[in-house]
Amino acid sequence: MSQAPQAETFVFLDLEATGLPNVDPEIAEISLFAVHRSSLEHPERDEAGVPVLPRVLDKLTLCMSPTRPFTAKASEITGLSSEGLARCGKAGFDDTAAQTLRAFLGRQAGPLCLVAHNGFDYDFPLLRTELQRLGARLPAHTVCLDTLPALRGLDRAHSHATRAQGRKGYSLGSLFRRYFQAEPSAAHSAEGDVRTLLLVFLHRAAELLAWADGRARSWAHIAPMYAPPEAPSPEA
DNA sequence: TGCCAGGCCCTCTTTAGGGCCTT
Repeated sequence: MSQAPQAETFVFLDLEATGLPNVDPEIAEISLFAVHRSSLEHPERDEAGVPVLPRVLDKLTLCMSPTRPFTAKASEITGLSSEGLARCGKAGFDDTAAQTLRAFLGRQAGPLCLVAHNGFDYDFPLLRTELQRLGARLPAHTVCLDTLPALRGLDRAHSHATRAQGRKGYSLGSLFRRYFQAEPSAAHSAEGDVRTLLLVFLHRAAELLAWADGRARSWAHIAPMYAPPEAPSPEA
């Protein structure tokens, strides 16, 4: 199917933003956990056999002041506000933030696979919009995996073979509760949701790695969520 | 002032409707 080489590092990411796509949102917080493929192929487990976060784990979390206001709902669920971010002296998603992101990704062994939940419809297009506005690029050959269609697809294939269960929730929180019989911690902070995403991935790691090897999409094929204001030039 | 997206999936579908999923 895909002729791209296997990703060497998987970068789990989550965005908190000023709203949903209908308001042309801006990123207010981004968190990324970079994990080498070997740590996903052989997940560490606790004494009960439950996957735990890999010991070798690079993290980057940045907060930034958006230029547009939060929707009431976005501010409510994230706990972020324009006033709070400005009070803490946070700059916007600017060249420095883009360079920091680029440097973080650049020190990981490539090729990279970005991983996000509902990423194809939310995180990846929004990140594309912000980077395009700055004329910034990601490392060459970066690909993207969305765990939402991946896990739905894996379960669908399995249920066809086993005539299994009915409709299930696939929100990140629902998946975590189903896999770990526990509440996710720090929901709707970017770092908390990345931690939850990584643990969900680890629960189905072998299947998701195989899915990524065959079906990950090129970052170059991710369209922006909306046209950024004053875009310098189209990005490759 | 109030409202706002959209691709995907499921089902008592397919000439459609409604819910999920992300903030």
